[in-house]
Amino acid sequence: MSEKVSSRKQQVRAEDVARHAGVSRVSVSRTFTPGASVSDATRAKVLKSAEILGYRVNRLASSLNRSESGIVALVAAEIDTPHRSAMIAELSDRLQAAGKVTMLINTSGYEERVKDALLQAISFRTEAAIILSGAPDPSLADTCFSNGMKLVLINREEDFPGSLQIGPDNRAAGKTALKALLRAGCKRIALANSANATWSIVERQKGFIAAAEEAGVDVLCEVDGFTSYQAGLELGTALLDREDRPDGIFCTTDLIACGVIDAARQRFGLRTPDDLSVIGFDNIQQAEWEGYDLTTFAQPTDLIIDKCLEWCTTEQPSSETVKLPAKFVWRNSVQKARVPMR
Amino acid sequence: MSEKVSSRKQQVRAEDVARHAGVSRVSVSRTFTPGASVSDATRAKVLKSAEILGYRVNRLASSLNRSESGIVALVAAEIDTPHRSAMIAELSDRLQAAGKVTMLINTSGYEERVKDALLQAISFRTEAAIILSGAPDPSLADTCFSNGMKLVLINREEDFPGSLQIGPDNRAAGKTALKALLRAGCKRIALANSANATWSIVERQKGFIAAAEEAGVDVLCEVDGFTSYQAGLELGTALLDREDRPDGIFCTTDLIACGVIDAARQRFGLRTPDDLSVIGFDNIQQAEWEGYDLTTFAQPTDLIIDKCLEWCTTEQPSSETVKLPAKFVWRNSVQKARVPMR
DNA sequence: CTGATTATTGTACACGTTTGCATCTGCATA
DNA sequence: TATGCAGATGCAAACGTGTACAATAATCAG
Repeated sequence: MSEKVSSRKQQVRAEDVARHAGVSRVSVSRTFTPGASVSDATRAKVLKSAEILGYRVNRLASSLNRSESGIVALVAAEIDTPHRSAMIAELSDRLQAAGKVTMLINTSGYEERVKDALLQAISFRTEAAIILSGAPDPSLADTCFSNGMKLVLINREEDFPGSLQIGPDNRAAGKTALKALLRAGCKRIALANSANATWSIVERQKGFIAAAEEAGVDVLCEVDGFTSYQAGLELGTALLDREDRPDGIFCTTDLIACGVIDAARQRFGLRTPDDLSVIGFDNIQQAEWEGYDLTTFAQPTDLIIDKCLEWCTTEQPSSETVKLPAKFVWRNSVQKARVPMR
Repeated sequence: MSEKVSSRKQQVRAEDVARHAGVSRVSVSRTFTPGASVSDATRAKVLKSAEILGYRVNRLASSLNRSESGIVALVAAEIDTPHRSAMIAELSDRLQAAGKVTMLINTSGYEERVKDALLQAISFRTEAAIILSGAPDPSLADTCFSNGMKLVLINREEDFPGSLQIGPDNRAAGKTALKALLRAGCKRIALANSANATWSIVERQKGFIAAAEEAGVDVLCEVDGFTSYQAGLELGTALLDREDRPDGIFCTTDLIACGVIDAARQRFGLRTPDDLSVIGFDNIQQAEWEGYDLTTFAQPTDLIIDKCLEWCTTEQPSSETVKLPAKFVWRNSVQKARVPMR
């Protein structure tokens, strides 16, 4: 018998429900369209039949003629990094709460991938693309715009008209870090940073150094490796191995800070904050762990996301650059103030 | 003048490209359809015009009549957890490499959310849903199937015909853990587990206990809190505070293990592996950190994903349950063997 | 009971693609 | 030259929705 089963007839369509409920197809559509006019009787019939048949509105088709896909692209590399994963968790949660659907695009690996990511986003008529790492080619950004897509760059500052650029005030945080170390009475101050740092991270370093120059203190800069725990281990080892061993280190990232603290403890037998003061950035989960108890800066994640969502849901948003203050989180990796304030 | 700007005319359509290139609309479609018949001349014209106009095939529309969306849903809670985020990173990467697009659905929070997640996945005619946490209502699973969707449950064992259930062999790992502690010469063996553990985690505990009974040794079970670092801290504190302080602890999760190790070090001045042997599970990044150097089990992530992708891309896959061996990763949180093997 | 008003339903088209079929062109073969 | 054939192109019909507009049924004031 039916030897040629059409492989298409898989899905449950509105028409199937209509037939089953004995109503018109549009009544089905109206039942699932908020604010449409259907009598309670037919709505009830439709809902019942839909339940039985397992019908769900096909949002691909629906998006097609309403030209609103409801999809937002999240473009990120190194998703398994503590700070990044926390950001993605928050973002996806909030997007969902706002009725949006998140499409995750992993751009780890070759750099070309952020381009492919955006092309993919365009193909799916994503309403917006939130870029957590890497920056797109300007011409590609134009293609995004010409397809009615919004662009958000987090922690990245390029000259992108038409996009929202948002992130913490890294420079200010760098300054605060220096002041905190001075106030803790540190005499030999150092900075540990990755040699492959992003723009955002370099800003922290610049803020720190600028504040040091302003205060007239020398700062020892150790810059090497990637932005990782392992790099922190190496950076810490290099710093602590010196003749003039530093007693206060600002690490541009919590991961680096954890590495530095472990280097101090495991390789030199030094403890924070007694022998060494350490400050990080990001406030990752591990910063709270009892083995680190790291004084650090919390990214203003909530505020960033608030702004992000608000911007994405306005009709014709204008280009904007927003810097939000990072919150200084006092824990116990910095010596208690030995120098009075002011 | 044009006071009623149609807010729809945003996108660049195939027709625009066709007009610009002076060819038929279908030629545009064929240019972007692999294996379609177009002359090199027209293809070139089309590609050029598409480039200029910034045209990208609308995959929503394309999915509509090919009934292949290319989208795969990733359903997960607690995305910012080390193991989970690593899994998501790998999965999204591999899916992308396989030409699929990943839709991330965060189900943290109320339990009802996994239901909503699947409904959303159905709405977008997702080709498959990979569920990393929580299990769907069986009737809902049927709705998935009736819409031609595939279901994969990772680390979850329910009776779900029509789905792929895959994960590590947790029981076997539990047994291995016990043997390792015995071989290390531990005399008072304990187990630390969350009170809100998932099925998969409970299996590890069962395997451990079963092996202990078989070997005729007592094991002290401390079960409390959530599956987190903080719980580990509490569990470790409770265990090490006892009169008969254990000298070997199997933690059902690396996060718990890190908490236990920190409790030992920070609160009791005990060190691994000298004073205490600890084994974890998951092989998260922090397990490798020098402050923990944790002996643990690596989830067979690659194999799981291999199987996952293979299963999802076969035409009519049959229900299947797959257990893959977890790899024992020797580091330095367990005393070197004092008892000869065998 | 009639006419006006409103609530509901049906018709037809649009959204942007892909694809089966038919047409057309050019070219080699008989 | 007529025939066959392969490749390129156009036409039209789908895919599953939402919605403007017309048509119908129900309600209500007089």
